[in-house]
Amino acid sequence: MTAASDRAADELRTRILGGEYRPGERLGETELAATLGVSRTPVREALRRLAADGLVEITTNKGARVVEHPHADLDAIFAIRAHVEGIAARTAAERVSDADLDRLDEIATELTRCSDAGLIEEVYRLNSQFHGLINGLSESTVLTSTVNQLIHASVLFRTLHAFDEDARRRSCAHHHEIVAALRARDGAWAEAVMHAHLFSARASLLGPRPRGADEGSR
Amino acid sequence: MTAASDRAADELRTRILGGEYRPGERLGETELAATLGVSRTPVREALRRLAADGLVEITTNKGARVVEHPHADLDAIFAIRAHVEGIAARTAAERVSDADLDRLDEIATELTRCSDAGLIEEVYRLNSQFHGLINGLSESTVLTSTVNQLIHASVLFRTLHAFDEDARRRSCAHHHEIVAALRARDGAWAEAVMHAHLFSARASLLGPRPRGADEGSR
DNA sequence: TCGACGTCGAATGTATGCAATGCGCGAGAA
DNA sequence: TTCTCGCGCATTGCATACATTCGACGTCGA
Repeated sequence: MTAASDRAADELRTRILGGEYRPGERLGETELAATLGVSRTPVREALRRLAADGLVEITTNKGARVVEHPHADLDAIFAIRAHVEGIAARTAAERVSDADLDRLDEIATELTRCSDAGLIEEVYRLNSQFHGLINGLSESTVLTSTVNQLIHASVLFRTLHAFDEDARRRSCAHHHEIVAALRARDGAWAEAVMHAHLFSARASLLGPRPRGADEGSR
Repeated sequence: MTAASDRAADELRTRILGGEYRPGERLGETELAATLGVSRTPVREALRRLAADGLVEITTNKGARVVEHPHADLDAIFAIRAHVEGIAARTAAERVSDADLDRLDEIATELTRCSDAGLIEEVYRLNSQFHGLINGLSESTVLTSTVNQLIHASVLFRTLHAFDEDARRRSCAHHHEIVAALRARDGAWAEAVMHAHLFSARASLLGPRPRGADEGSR
């Protein structure tokens, strides 16, 4: 939002996703304010925003804690992400501008480079940008915030670290292919690749699918 | 969140949904604070929350405005809801207890009664309970919170008011059929009805689908 | 010794004061 | 007359002070 509030939110997000604050850990407003060098007000705003993104849980008069996912199933998260981001990709194909395409191309290329170099943090950042850009094209506040929530939830499990070499290369290839599909203004293609992209990621993280796990869901 | 903040958020939500504040209208913090009888702080929090729900748009140093074209979202929202709640219904079929079933039956019956009597507010409440109960059975925090957000977002545009007589009856019938499917422990059936339930609602609200609108999404 | 109640402390929620940014209006020049 | 520059006002963002609530510790009683 504003300088202080934004910085606080970004900083906290980074720390939570980076594992600096562990799931279930208490986040005191006063303490955070001191740490971040701002007053409690922007800290509060930042915490509310992170709560909206599903990163922390706020209980009245009890404060904020890093969200715990005791029975969060990555399985469902990726199924939903595939569906939602697939829709986003499809609609994006109709609205994407040439400038957007060039930007996406840049990101995909840079992403491949960083991925090859093993720069995990950079990969995470660029990956967020890539998906965020596409999701943003849908121009739907609800949709983008939904996806953000899901993405954060999955990132909390440090998904990217678990990728093996094949999956890593596939992921990079998918990004480029998505750009190609968008450049061709081919919504169905873009959606299909996005599905593959996320199902591939899920498979890498969770191993083989149990029989009939997705039965009836597509 | 807290008393004042909650009251402010609820009040603003009601007013926006009720059309008291028109799309694009500016919402000044000071003015709202005076109107609601609280200070600016809880008003600010309420506005941020509504922004997270997609009801208002906040621009830094420029304030909050009621969102302009919410209906653009409804299409995507219902598509996602159908998918996610379909999954929830399917998994619920495996886990639902007899007590849950009886409770769902009660709600569905009461829902039909209130719907026939035209008690819109009650219908809202019971409908939320019904879907919430089913979604809760999935025991996935991420899933339920995602859906809650979407439900929230779709409720807001006074969706139910727009239902015609046929659609209203179909909706009631769907609820009962979902209970029947769950009682039969038939996940595929439950999922299918839930899809129909939400697609029917969407159709009632948005009219005929444009050609190929859902192409490739199932 | 165990349990319950009361008080104290810390942290959140709310209100208000101060600073900074954006916007509109008006005056002056071309 | 119109465009531009600049100043003043209003509103938002941040900081701080006050109120309220929750939890913990200690004491008293059974």
